[in-house]
Amino acid sequence: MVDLSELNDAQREAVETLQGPVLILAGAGSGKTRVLISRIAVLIDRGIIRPYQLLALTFTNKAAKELRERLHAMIGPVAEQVRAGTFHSTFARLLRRDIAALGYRDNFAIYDTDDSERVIKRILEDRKAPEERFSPGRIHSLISRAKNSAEAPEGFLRAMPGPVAKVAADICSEYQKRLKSNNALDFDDLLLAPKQLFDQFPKLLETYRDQFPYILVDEYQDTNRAQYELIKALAARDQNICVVGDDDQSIYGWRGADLRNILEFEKDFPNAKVVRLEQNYRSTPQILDLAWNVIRRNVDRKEKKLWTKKDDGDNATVISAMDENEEAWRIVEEIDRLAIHERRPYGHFAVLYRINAQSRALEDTLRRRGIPYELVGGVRFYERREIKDVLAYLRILDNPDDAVSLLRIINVPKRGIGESTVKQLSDYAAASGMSLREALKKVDDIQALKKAAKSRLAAFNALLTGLEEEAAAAKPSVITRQVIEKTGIRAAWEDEGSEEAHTRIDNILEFRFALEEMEENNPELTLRDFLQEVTLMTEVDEWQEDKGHVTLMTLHSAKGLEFPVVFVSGLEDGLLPLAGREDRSSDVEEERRLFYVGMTRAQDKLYLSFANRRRLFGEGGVQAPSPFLSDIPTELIDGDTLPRHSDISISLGEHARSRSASSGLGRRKPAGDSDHHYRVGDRIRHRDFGDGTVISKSGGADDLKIRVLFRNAGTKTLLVRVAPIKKLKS
DNA sequence: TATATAGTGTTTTTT
DNA sequence: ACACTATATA
Repeated sequence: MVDLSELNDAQREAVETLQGPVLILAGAGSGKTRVLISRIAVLIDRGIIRPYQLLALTFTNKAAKELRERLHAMIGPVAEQVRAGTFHSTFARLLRRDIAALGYRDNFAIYDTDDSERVIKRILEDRKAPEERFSPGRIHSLISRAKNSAEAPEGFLRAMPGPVAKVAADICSEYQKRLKSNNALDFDDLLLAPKQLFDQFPKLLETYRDQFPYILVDEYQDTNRAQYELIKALAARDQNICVVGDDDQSIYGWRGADLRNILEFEKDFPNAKVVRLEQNYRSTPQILDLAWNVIRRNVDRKEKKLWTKKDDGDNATVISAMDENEEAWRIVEEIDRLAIHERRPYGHFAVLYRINAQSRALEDTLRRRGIPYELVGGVRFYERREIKDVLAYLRILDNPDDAVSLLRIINVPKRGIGESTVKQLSDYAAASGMSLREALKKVDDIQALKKAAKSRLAAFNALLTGLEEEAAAAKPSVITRQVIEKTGIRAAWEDEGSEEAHTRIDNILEFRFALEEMEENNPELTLRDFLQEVTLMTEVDEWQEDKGHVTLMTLHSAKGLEFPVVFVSGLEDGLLPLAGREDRSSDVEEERRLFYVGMTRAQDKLYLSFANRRRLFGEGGVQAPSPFLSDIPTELIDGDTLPRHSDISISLGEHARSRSASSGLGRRKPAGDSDHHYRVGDRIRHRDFGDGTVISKSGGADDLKIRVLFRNAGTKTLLVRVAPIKKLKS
């Protein structure tokens, strides 16, 4: 029997509702994971399902691992049979079996964001996109967004405003074509391809419905449309689907997470049982009260209010600093004070911020004080250049059609194969309809190549062929060793000899050791499995709780974690909420949720800090405190007084407003430029019309109009106050 | 083809 | 401020 006596009523209801669709609205700190594992345990214990019939989908490997481990602790080794995994790894595995029907081979490569952007970059180059240069990253994120929308991507993009979307629409079918000829899928395809399979082959869908009659989804508020469609397809027949989420913690909207999925779950599954978990086991009543006073301002949310049996704690403390250095100093001072007076280990503290750039002042201050800290985030291990180089060799061995990987390492380490040589090779490949790898085997036939180029390519070909032979028989770790040594990658870094080069060699070796360790745990590990795992892996596993160091991280990374003492820093208008750039709308409700997520990480003590002036992106802007702060009743906070908004405008005056309009921070809707200093002859840029020159002025003050001659859009009259324009430096 | 310089674009990032 | 990348130059 599974022991449910420690659960509260709502939790027990969530656990005991075993049939039909269930939506568990699990507030922050409400014991969500405990409910999940209890539910699985009951399902198995009562013989309703076999462990392997349950599919549990999470967003991170860490979450899947935690689920499996805690389940193991509760019900023993059968827990290992439960299919718990991330969306991407679960469906990647499915595709390895069944993707042939879509015209891919089972050795398909999985492209990460960087690989995808390389493909797009090449497309742009091939099209010789004229004057306007669009960043591959921008286009990729649009294409990704379109794919996640589960609509026809091209139509989706055509319907979007703005010139970048048009280009993205033009490019996306070519992008898809190239992925296919590389036998590669991007992250989004890992979700879309299964959906296509299910749509085209209903029998296959039935097989999977038989295999997984029970489905469970964690962090449901973060699912995008494509994920939602997949879940729906799988669950439609048996309706045994349990989703857990918190609409108040949805902070990935900018990546396509669709709040509708949770807000309209009851519409999609009409018989759904909704359970609210509102008892919080993490924070003091003061912290919950504060957080509630902020989040309740959101309109798009399901009504709920967290409560706790915990004893009263302290009010939150506001820290108002002159600039980011003073802010950091005051935070660190407070950490030190609590560490001494309350004997708190440094592991109790987390400092959270909106953007990674904010970490610098904090790091400097902590380092000067000699306080151990760990920075979470930044460049991921497997995305480092030297690691990706090694990976590219390994990938080309597993999937010879992977042109992105081949092009990446064709001259790494430097072997004298330059741009023009590569061009001739790829032209030949394109003309004769073969892959780059095949063309490389036929260098002798390529007339255009010079003798020297030919022999270098031939040498590279021989290198690859040697590795391929090795790869056919050897273990992944042995192949990797060969790659590191035989290609000269290691030797090249050693020749460079700099400190940085040493770090890179260390990373490469660490990479190899990690692989060897994986092999020890799983002697059957294939190169393909390894590559897949590495591509779909995150670094979160490496972050260790309570290791006696202060943790620094973004608000996004903090989701799902908890700390006794939390500092939410940088509470300034334009930073939190972060003002989007003029072409991208920022969603204030999502920013508010982000703040909410930050506050609800705190168990005992919460600090809210802001700087009146902050140097960011080279410019020092004067900022007003975050409007979110004025949502908080003053009786709930101690510490520095909060300037009222009227005080701010008096004390900072015009200066503040014009600064915030022209610096990156504080630029807010309406998109109009409040810096009205336009003169005839000034060059400006308009969001839709492009660049132009001011040819006359009329009206004044708030009514100022300018006539602008655009390079490509003729002459327009614009109301400066509202027009989406900005002044270009002359 | 490799290196110096100018130019640029800067959110968040589970996969 | 700073890091990354496209362009010019040897």
